[in-house]
Amino acid sequence: MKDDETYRQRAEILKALAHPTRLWMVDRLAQGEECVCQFVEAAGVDFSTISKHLAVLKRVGIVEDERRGKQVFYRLQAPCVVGFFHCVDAVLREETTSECALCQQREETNELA
Amino acid sequence: MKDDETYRQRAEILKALAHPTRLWMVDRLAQGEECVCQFVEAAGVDFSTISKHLAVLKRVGIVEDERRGKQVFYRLQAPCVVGFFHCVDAVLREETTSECALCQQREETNELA
DNA sequence: CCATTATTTGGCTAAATCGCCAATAGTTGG
DNA sequence: CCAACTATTGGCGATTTAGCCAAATAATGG
Repeated sequence: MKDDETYRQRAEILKALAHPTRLWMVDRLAQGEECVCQFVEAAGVDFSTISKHLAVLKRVGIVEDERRGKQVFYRLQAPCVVGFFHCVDAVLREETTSECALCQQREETNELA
Repeated sequence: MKDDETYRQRAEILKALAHPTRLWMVDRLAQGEECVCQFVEAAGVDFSTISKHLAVLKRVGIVEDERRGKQVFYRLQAPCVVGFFHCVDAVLREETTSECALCQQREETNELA
């Protein structure tokens, strides 16, 4: 089942998250919606760059957008992705079994996939 | 804090996971260690391809390897990453708030980053 | 040690990604 | 409708990634 469609789809979502700027944007959106121009100002990069990053996140369903007047506001459609970071950071700190909430949860349910 | 080192490191880990073959390998390793040749046989791709994918996972600390005789065995060093899949699948199914264990957990702790 | 098996590494080309610039499109206010 | 503001899209060069092949490295058994 190596070329299972499921793995391809999961990879799409992880790939969409796997960029520093996009992770930064997700982090900000965890505290509430924000419009494109706010990201541009805070990041100091080109408008088109931010817009494309947001399009990547939108394409896989992590964020959704809403136009209000001239501005387009983005918010998290899948806020659970923020929970990833706990586990990612656990990997970074090499706390790979004890302190990661995900690990604990997994051991409880013993559900592997 | 757009160019924060933390975001760069998190992105490295997610990027390492963001490939169908590597996700498939992590899934297999969740059930126990496996040697390179087992992956090669099951995946039907080149030995060097599998080896390089495993190197990517090893580089960021998701797996570790151990040579035993002629073979090199890999096992999960950060088994918590398997927990990601629950959440990724929740995004895929658009069950973005209610059924994702991560979301529930997050709402409980109210810890966002 | 020599042949065999198991794995990694280097090299190559094709494809994808990134970030900028320029051009285009949607919205609002005069 | 035109000018201004906000955002998206297209396109370009530079960098990265993927997967194959061939060559190099590691371990074992004659």
